[in-house]
Amino acid sequence: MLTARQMLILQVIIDDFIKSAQPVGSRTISKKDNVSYSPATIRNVMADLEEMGYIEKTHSSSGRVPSEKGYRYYVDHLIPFPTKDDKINMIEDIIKEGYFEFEQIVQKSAEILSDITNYTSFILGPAMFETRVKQLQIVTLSPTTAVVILVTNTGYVENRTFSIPDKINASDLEKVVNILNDRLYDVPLEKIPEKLNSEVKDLMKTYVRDFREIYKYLRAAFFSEQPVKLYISGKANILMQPEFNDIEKIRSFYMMIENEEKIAELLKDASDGIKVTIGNENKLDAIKDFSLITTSYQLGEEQVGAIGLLGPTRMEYKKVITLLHAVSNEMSDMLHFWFKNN
Amino acid sequence: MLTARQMLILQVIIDDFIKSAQPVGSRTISKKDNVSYSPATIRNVMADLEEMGYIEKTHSSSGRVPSEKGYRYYVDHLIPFPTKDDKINMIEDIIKEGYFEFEQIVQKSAEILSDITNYTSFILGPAMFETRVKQLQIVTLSPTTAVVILVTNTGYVENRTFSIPDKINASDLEKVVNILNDRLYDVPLEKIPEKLNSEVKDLMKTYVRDFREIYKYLRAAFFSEQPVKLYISGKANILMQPEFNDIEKIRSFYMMIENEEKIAELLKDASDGIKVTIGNENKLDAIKDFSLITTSYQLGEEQVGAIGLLGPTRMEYKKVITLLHAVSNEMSDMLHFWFKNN
DNA sequence: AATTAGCACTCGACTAATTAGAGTGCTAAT
DNA sequence: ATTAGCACTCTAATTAGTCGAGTGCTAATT
Repeated sequence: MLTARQMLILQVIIDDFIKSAQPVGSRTISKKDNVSYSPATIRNVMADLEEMGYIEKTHSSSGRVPSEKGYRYYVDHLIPFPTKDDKINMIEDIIKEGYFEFEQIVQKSAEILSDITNYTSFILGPAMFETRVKQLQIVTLSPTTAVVILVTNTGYVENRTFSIPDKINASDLEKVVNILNDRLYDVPLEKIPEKLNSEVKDLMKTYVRDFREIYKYLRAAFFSEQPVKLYISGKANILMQPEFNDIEKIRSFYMMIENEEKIAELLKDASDGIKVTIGNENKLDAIKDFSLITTSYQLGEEQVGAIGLLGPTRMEYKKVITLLHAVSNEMSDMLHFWFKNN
Repeated sequence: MLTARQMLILQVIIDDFIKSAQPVGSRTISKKDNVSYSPATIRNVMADLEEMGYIEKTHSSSGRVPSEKGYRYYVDHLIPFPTKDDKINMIEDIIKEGYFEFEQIVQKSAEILSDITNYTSFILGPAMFETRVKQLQIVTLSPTTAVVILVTNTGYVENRTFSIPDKINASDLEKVVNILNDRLYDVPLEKIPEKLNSEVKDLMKTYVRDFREIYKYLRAAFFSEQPVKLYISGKANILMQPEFNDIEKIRSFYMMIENEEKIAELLKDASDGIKVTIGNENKLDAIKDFSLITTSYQLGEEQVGAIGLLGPTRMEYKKVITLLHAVSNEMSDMLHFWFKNN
């Protein structure tokens, strides 16, 4: 347990270091308005804090730098918990600008987040667990190509172009569409492969000549694409941080960013409320020098997506946490509003 | 005019520098198999080349480095012109992997280009001057929302979610769809706004109650999105180049890359055949340290898109030019094949 | 006349050596 | 319990010194 004085000093150190990225010395701390101790006293406190592992020296006669344990304490005890109804009306503003579609709104949100914070932002989803097939259609483009279009109740449109197998003719295609619409209507997206494999396959066997080819394409179309999208913004922001003065770090950062699956995985761990993972707390090696702050947004009770901000461990936690909290609320509200009539 | 010997030496210098990124000295050159002069002779030739501006010294006693004029000469006179029918079957391979859609093929092509070359690749388009509306559809998702889907003869599917205005009912929507399909079928994409403004507007006025609202949404849907897309790949490759050891350079590079419009503009200057712009020949300040190689691809006689590769001025021109030439041909062929049945 | 060997010279890259300054820990005074 | 004072430590910046790759020029060689 830390004394009030230790907490104060720790807070001042971290606040200062977040701003300056420079080791903080006793004199600097002593000069702050809310600190009324001499450098010597502060040095004693700092020695204690160091012994407990909250701060570190970069070398034997340097000022102190927060350790990961220090940041953890800071995040857990030294910053105010975001209040329920913080709003920044970000999404409202986006909609006012004339963006009505999920995809665009999410994209814009990511951009704004990264602009405000100067970190890299991720938004995952929304993954619609409630997503069901609304309509299926095949539009032929030419004698040899066609596109199959799937519309869900959430307004998500998936499409895939394919070559029409030689032995299939227009009436066959029509039959296929009819079978699909009949059997897949209102089926949740994740159940499609299963349905395809059982009922649909059997029906096609009965009614469509040479069903194998077309069945193969359908499978490919519905299996391959994973409908949850990841939006990344502010990839270049990290370059502004003074700790990124090392080419090797930059390289590994960009390598990591290009690997969208890994990032999606990180975000899938997000849960209701703000979650802060600092440095080595991160599972992924490539971001062990970073802090990741995530939260989720819901539709009703169900979590459907996640938001994340990645920055240096020396992150503006206070600002970012408040912000993410607000945005998460706004995303949830938007979704709720969107679906309230369904 | 350069003598044969000067050309040889210049070529050797550039070839070596492209590989090593290090200033080339007379001894190094002298050791090459195809060079049979002593270092002293080569030094004389180099002095001449320097006087003529083809090579430079980094300091008074360093080896030589190609100047932009040197690269220009190299590109114009010292590398073989790509032969007509170079093929690498890149796109064929992509299609064999099961990608049939334009968008995917183009995306993949960009990825492969950047993988092979280790530079950053851009592909613009295809801008379908020949793109026509194949089918339009409105699917209602709920009493208050619907999605409008547009399919083109190229397999491009565009969709937009919108809220249904209060006063519009299902039968109105049906009428709208009918009018749209009737009037817009086979209309080139770029003519849609015009058509909407004239015929469609009038018809809607006549047949649909309260057409204004819905007309507004339609306009927004079809105006907003610009259908020419830019695909970028290999953004991190540039970090592998030894000349990018300077954070400032990296920063300005990434700033530039994020500005897609500027890049699209650069690519729009591409023309039939390979075009190489070296260093300061580039209009855009941010890439005055780079070389950009562009080419276009056609559908019939018409240029519909462009391909570009951005790398250091010390680029593997020979390899890249051959490659781009081949890919451009393949893209054109693919488009041609695609449309021959339409 | 063209080529090459020889040599003095230049300059960057690297390695010590030196110094200044910020910051510490400890002791003794308040 | 707090603080002033001071010796000590370590980095960052500067300077000096050395090495070697490479040049330009001159004179010898082919």
